[in-house]
Amino acid sequence: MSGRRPGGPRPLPRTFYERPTLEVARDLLGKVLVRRDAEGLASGLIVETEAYIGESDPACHAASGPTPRNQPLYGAPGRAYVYFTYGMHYLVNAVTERRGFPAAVLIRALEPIEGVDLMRRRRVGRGPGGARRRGSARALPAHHLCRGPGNLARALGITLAENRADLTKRAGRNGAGLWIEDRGVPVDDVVWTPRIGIRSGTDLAWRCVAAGSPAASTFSPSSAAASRRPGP
DNA sequence: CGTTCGATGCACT
DNA sequence: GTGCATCGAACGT
Repeated sequence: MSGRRPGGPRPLPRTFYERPTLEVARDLLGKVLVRRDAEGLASGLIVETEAYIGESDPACHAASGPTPRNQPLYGAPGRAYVYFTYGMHYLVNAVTERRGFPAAVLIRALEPIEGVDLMRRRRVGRGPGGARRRGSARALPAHHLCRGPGNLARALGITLAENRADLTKRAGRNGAGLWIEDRGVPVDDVVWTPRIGIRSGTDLAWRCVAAGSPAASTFSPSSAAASRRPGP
């Protein structure tokens, strides 16, 4: 038996990310996104991802070529691309493929594992820009805490400070960090659908969901093509 | 159930 | 000035 090593599993290696983005999007399901900072440790099982691939993908942030904001997309695979949108949400991607080719996997939902109370605390109170949140004070069920890319970033305390974070390295004993581990959780059943919340590129089925996960974003498969394989 | 719409800041044209 | 890889409250059915 391969017992738990002290300190837990190793982060996924760089080579995991240096592959076609659709494969990485599929294989990230069942892996564990781990966040450590001064407030503590929080983690969750990845159950929903989306692929954004190259300048020819109209929904990719690199569709108009390199800019200061999208620079991490052109950088090293295995690093985070975090950006701010809609004036209030941070979204987390894992950069894929190879240096110079802009591609990434957006992490859209987690099933919380560790730090549920910490996530719950972060989901109430004030928004990223200090805005008052209108949500009710009732405790959210665990599977709602990291449902949606903006929500999971908030629950994990991820901001622009985590942009370009190396996902292949654990945090130091006391330091902050963001990484992805393999804890051996199998995800056998996945469904590919069109990506959510974009205006173009909706013909591509590049969203990958662990079938039946209660944490995946609400989505009606009847209104769009859902299949066992990615593609246009 | 369903759809609409405001919040809110910043990158880019 | 425009539009966003969002969220959830508010309203209609």
